Amino acid sequence: ENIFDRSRMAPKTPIKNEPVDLSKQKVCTPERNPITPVKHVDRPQPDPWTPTANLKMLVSAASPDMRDREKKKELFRPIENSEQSDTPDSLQYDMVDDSTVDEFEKQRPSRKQKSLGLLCQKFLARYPSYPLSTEKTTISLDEVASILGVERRRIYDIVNVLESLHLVSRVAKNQYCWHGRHNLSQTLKTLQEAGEMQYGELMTFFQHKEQDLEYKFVERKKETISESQFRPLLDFSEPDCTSASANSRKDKSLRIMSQKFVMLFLVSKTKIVTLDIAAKILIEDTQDTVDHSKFKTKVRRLYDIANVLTSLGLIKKVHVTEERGRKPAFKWIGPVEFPGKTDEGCSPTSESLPETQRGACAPYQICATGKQRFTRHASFNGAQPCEGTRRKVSSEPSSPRQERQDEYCSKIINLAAVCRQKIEEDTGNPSITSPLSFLPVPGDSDFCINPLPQAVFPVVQTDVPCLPVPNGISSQALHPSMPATCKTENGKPTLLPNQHFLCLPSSSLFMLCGGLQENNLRETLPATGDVGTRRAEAQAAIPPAACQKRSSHRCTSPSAPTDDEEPAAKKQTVEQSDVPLSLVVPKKPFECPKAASSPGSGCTSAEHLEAFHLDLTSPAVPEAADKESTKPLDSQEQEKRCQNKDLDEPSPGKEHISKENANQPFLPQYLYVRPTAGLSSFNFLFSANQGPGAISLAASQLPSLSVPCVVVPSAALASFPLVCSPTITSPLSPVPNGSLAATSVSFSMSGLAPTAPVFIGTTAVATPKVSPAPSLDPQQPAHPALHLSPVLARSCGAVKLDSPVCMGHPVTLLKLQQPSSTPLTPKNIRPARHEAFFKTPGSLGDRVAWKKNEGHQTRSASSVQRRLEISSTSPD
DNA sequence: CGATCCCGCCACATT
DNA sequence: AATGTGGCGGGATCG
Repeated sequence: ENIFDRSRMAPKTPIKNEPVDLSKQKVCTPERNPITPVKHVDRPQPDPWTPTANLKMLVSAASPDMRDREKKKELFRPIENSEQSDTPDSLQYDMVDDSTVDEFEKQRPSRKQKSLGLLCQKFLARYPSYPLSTEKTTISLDEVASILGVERRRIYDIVNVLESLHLVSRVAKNQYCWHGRHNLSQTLKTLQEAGEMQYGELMTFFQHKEQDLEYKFVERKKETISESQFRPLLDFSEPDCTSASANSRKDKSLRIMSQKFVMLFLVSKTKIVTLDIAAKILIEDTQDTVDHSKFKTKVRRLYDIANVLTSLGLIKKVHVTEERGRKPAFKWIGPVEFPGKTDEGCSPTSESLPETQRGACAPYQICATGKQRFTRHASFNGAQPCEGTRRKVSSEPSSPRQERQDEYCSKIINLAAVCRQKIEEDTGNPSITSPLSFLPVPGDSDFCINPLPQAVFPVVQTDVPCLPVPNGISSQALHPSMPATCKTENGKPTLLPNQHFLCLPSSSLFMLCGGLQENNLRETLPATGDVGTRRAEAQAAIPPAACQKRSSHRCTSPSAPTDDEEPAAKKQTVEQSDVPLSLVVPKKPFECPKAASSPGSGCTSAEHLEAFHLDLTSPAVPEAADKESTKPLDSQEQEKRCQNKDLDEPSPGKEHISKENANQPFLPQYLYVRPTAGLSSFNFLFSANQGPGAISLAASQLPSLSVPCVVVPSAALASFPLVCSPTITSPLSPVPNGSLAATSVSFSMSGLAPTAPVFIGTTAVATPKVSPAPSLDPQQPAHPALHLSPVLARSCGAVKLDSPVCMGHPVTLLKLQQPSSTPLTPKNIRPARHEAFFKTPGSLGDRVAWKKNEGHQTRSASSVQRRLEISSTSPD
């Protein structure tokens, strides 16, 4: 229809035959616009019509089959093909005339002829892959649509994908600027980096083991989700400063999806990504059930994207045979290694872009129109200096970021769902599936998400330097000085109440912070109880109250708003809420690390924890939830948990785990300093949040722990994952072994046993089986998974891959042999802002148990929380 | 019959 | 209100 229209529009050549085929279309197109050299003029068309083009045309005309073949071929040789399509010149006329003859084409342009991939080729053919800097090419959607004989809608599909790779940028309404591939490598690099952070582990796992996919998937998904949140930031920001401008509305899923999809490839070792996996990873559905339709839709979109990417010569279709059968997949055939340019960020890009673009279209430059965007970018990005906003374009798209946030939330939820599904599917075990459980909530517990410590996730290895830390990190943390400050303050002051953690882009420093959020607290509530429980568990139960009190006293400072005293109650509540421990506590093993660990003070450990909590906790702690109010809840929860624990204890399996995860309020914060320059040989881990006092305490109790800063030889680290928790906690339930001793031991272990992963846990460090079995390789397929104790697990979560060091809070590591355990990977780096989002209680909790037990409540709460806070401001 | 994915409705965003 | 964008999924076509 379009074609006809066009012909009408540009009746130069009465096309008797409709331009049915692509080839024809091409031909026709030229005809119409033949005279209009506008495009040509503007666009430098690098490739002149190829001599073979005519031939091809003829061939195609000859038979549909041939055409198809040609088309297919074209896909692989986009450039050449494109040229054909592009060339609208007189030659084509001739061709057309000739071709006109082909009626068959008209008769029915096969579907293939209309395929997006082909269309994309045509589109690409119109523009030079590497336009001269001097020339700027502006793309008019309407024009292109008419030329190509398609609806504008289709052009959007193409342009959106191209935009995600920065091959084009939107300049104004209906206007895009063609950049070509000059920046492609940078973009890819950026995506790769972002992808590693987000999906690194997942992909790694996948590749390592296909067998375990299920679990892996789950984990990955989780991670993905968590990171997905970030992504947008990354993505948009990354691309260019401007990119931000683009998103609005629903975040433009196609663009984001495209980037994510590409990331998967870049992160994948095999460079092959199956559609279903990609879809699952990319789906962000809240509902588990929904999946089917959603999945279907996602796949459709992926096909759209894949078609464009195929036309770009970045991927090609392949099939992978798995146990389940043959699955469609795509293999990355684009560049794998990227030059270092990327670092530059916007500026480089702009540079790379020829002046031409700058003037008019450089996407990068554009960023500015919306302040919001700009801000956001900055904040999100971590500061990339965009040059700027050189110019606004009239219709430059602006978009509210909020949406994104929502999106993130939804994404998270979706991921959870996905994970759930996946798990269910794979495992067949529904229990685990609870969406919440999977959710990696950014907020509180999220990263730790231990969601399924029990079951599901295998160890996650993260390349990402940043571990997901529980909240609490403040932007300040960024600076090296931070640690000191934190310590000094010991309290919350430094930490932002809301912020969970902050991730710094800087290559050299990474801060991991865990903060408690007020919201979570509630969910976590049980924490108080838990805490108490723990202790109790540890030995007899100590009245929680007592413990709390103590903690409160000591920690008083932490609770900013409250006085030390007054708050006793509040504090407690807060603490409770904050303390993730509570959750953890449930488990017996858990028990009191302190007692064990710190002989002197049973409470000490507790104190430490509290301190953290306090620190983390923001003043904001819900007063409403006084002990009383809270307690009831807590008590209930506690009870549940206790029960669960009890129940669970016996069976380390998934079940027990679920609960614990939920929240961990207190999270130790760490500062990781990469061994960049002079420090190449060492890795430093600093606990940022601990207050001096805390530290001192720790020290007194545990020498090893006391050390605020850990220096690990990078080489050593490389071999094992290192997990450190600031506070020392009791050993996890799972590993009853010398908990206290274990911690210290484990620490030392690192040095001693090269192979064994070392964990230092704030809470008790359990080196469950693991320590004993050094052989594990975290990364290996075998997955020496680290399991976090359910309790701790949530709190910590770090696992690492690339980065030599992983920070974990109170994590217990278990080796996994069982798929059940879930690795927590806190890699995400999220902007402080997001905190609110993350605070989903649901996330905290147990994924597994969740559904069954409290799912409803929790969920509702979580949802609420999610929306609670979205801070508009950017930290930066 | 599953894999692909075209097509275009329609909601939301921007003018 | 008009127009630009683009999510989305029905259902056709391919293999």
